[in-house]
Amino acid sequence: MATTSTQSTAEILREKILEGAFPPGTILRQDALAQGLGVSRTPLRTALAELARDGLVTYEANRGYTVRGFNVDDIRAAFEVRANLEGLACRLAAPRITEAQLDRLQRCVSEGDAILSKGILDPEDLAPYRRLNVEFHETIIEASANPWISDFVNRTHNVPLASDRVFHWEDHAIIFRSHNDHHRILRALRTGDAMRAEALMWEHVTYAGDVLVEHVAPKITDRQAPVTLQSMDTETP
Amino acid sequence: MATTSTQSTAEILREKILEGAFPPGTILRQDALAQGLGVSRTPLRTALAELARDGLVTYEANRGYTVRGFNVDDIRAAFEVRANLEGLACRLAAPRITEAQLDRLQRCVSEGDAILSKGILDPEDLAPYRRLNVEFHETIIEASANPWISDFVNRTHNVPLASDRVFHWEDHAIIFRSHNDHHRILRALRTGDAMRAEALMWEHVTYAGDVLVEHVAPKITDRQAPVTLQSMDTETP
DNA sequence: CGCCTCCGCTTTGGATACAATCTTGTTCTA
DNA sequence: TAGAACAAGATTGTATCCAAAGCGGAGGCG
Repeated sequence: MATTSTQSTAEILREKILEGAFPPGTILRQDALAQGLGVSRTPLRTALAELARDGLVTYEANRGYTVRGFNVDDIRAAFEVRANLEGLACRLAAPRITEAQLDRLQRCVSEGDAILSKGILDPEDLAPYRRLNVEFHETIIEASANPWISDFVNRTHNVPLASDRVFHWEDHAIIFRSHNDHHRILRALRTGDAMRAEALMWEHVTYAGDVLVEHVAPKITDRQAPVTLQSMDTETP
Repeated sequence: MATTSTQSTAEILREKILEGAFPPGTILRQDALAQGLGVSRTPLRTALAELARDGLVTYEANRGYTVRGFNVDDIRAAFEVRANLEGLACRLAAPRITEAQLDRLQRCVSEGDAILSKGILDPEDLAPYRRLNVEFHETIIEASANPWISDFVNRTHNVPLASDRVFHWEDHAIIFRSHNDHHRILRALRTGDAMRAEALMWEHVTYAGDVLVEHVAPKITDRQAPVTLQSMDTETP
């Protein structure tokens, strides 16, 4: 593999933090962490600097890195921005989207239809549907031909519990409605109706944020107390 | 000072790249660079990792960091996003902006009036006016109470020749019109007219992007050829 | 009794040394 | 002569070592 030790530790740490393995406020002891990850402190430190730039950890000179805590308002704010950015992506994409990209969107929508047609949402169908969902959104952003949108929306996923990694929609009705949004967005893009595509996408993302905040709120409020911990359950493979 | 060597080299490098000291495509030889900056390779490397995360340099494993080139489309795209984000900031700020923040905006506008009332733009007034301009925009973003907007707009400044550091408006008419936008935006915010504030800000930023692209376009097109260079004119203070 | 200082320990930051990878120029072969 | 293989040098990536800055507790002083 052409990947360096720094990159892999950054990725592992990012995953761990995003899935909530470290309580917010945890101060990351470099020696222990490095040992746990099986690397030296040097690559760990540059990885941490990167995560700090992404806002996942905070840094204080000579005092190290601590896991950042997010509250509900941060998540709400993230979706506020995301709704606007993805709406903008739709507006920009509408006049310039290619046939190939439309085909890809169509495929996402059709395969989603197939999954949802069962009437219930099989737990094992969740991962595939999630993938389709991600591809749908990413394709539109790609079609907008604005690399900044892509970058910023991705950063917006750098929030524990709020990324696409976790899917909080057990409710079939909600997911069905959301999928229906995709149908309409695709049609608007196909007909070049930029404004309609933007409005649909804005509501689509805004509502997803509402649902997520509702689901996630009770889990967060009590995790704000700063905790000091440096242990890790690393199963080195 | 409580700043570490890594932070200062990151800042210095960021400045140098933003002001165009390194032609795009320049391969940043770590040993030479570190020596030029008077630090070892360790802090330099973490600084570079940070800049890579900001998109100022690109990284390839085992092949080092190279200065990224931006073309006119990248700049245009940045302003597209910025116009929307700052517009959003206005929309969010309108209903919740505080009296203190309105006062700050008023002060920016009034002091700007004083500077521009001369009828011509003194070169030595340019820096102060630039500062007022930055404060005006930052205050509104702060008033939006959405930290993501602040972060993303700042990232949007990470483009050589396109940040607020350089002011390309020699034209008094343009700067005067832009300042007049500030007047109107402030009034809209004061009266809680979110939509109007958003529309004004959108046009304000979009036009600034147009002007900048026009000024900067000829300087960029010919700098795209990848150059290999590692020398630095460092005057260590 | 409370606060302040000092000293040792812990932890982080930076420099150097070493390993791994890439680059380049040369030589050998088809 | 073109191209591939190889080897030496250069360059990056990682580990280790040392310095400097925080932290905490013991002891002294008001």
